[in-house]
Amino acid sequence: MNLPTSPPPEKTDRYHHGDLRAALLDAAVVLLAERGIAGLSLRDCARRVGVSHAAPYRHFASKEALLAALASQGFGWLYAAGVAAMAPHTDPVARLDAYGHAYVRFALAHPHHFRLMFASECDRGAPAASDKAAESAYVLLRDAAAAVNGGRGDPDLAAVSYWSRPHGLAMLLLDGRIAPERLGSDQALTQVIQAALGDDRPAPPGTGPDEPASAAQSYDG
Amino acid sequence: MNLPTSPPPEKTDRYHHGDLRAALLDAAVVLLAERGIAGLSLRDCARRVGVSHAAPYRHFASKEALLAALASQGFGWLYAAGVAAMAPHTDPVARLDAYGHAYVRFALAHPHHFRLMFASECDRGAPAASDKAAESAYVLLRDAAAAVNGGRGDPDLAAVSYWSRPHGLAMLLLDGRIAPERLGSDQALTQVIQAALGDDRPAPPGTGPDEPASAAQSYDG
DNA sequence: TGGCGATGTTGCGCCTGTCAACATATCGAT
DNA sequence: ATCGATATGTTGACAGGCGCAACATCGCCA
Repeated sequence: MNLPTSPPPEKTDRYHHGDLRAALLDAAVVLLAERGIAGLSLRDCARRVGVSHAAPYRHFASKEALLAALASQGFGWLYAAGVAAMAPHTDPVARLDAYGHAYVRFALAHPHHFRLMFASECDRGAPAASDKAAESAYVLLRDAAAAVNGGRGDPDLAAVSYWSRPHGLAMLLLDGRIAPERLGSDQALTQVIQAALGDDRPAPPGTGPDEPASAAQSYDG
Repeated sequence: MNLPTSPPPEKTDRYHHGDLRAALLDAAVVLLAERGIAGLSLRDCARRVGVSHAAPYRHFASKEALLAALASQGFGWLYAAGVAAMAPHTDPVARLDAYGHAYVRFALAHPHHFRLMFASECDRGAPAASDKAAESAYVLLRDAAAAVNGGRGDPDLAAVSYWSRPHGLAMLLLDGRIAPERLGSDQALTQVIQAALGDDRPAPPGTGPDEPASAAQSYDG
């Protein structure tokens, strides 16, 4: 899931960088992780890559454009993660569940990317600034959701309906609403996701699966 | 739900403004709506209020502090909306549902506030920077969620589990994932919320409540 | 070889956040 | 009422960022 986007040979000491665009994106990821989105500047990216402050403008029209590219990169990763997670399953419900788990894990693994991906201004009505990678990730989800519904009903509504839970869960976990210890170990994380993504209407006592909370407490950290 | 925070008498032409803090918050809301969060500057707020560029620093330690205050204000409104929505109901499930609907409506009514409220950097582990209003809103939800569970299980986990759906739905609606026409009329919005917040695991054919998607198609816009 | 477009550099104007020093209004104690 | 203390607002300055324009250098292709 972690593809740092710098495949070509690293050649330095040259007037032309070789693949400045990718290098800038990589630098942006690092700086994003270090200082957060507010502390990220184009000039810092340039400095980190060892290039002049105006060089980025040959590859990105503006700072916002670089952020958008970063978000797009994130959508690409998310798409890949979703495909990989769903691949082993054939049952529509299982596939959707797998997507949901992968979704939350992706958000926790790439928090800054995730925030960026959904930090678009709410002004524009168009979904996610018509980014291609974003659209792919969305279509993947929508199809999976529609499949569960047997193709009946509005796909967009189904997508939003299914998507809202993992999306909200991811957001809330990122906001620190669950003690970090619970998200540390892979096992513990799985249990939290399962508990939060499972039925939220408590089944009549005794009929449901394991009690989420008590089950989550029984892991060995 | 719409309390613009400027109750005291408006007196201008004076060296001292009277209630600059509230005025700055109001201005920030307007600018936020006009130019989005990226285009908001402290100096613009000051200009709009008709005050010098450094005046805000007598009331807010930094730009970030003003944003935080704005978020806190939003949490206050959300809390009020939640209380008002739940008041008419006594059944725990109905109360939680009412909260969910109010939550989504709040997000659509105050999109910039809502974004701000959950745009905290993911660095700090503490929930929402230990804001008091945020905590109140959270406790309100957690208690409601715990009540549905009959007080058993981990309240935090229950809260996150219940919260994720309306939260995710709000985020996705703000991102334009549903055609705006569907959110225009109050009736249509209610149906979308209901459809998205209802059961997402399609019960075995025939056993569940109304088919969410098809039900949503039968509205008259 | 020579020219052209892509890429990178330097320098600049404007804006912003933030601080320090100063000015003015408000309020409490005398 | 007066006078200082405190809160509030102003001016001016500095560092730093964004983005443009003019210039430099490289790679490519006729």
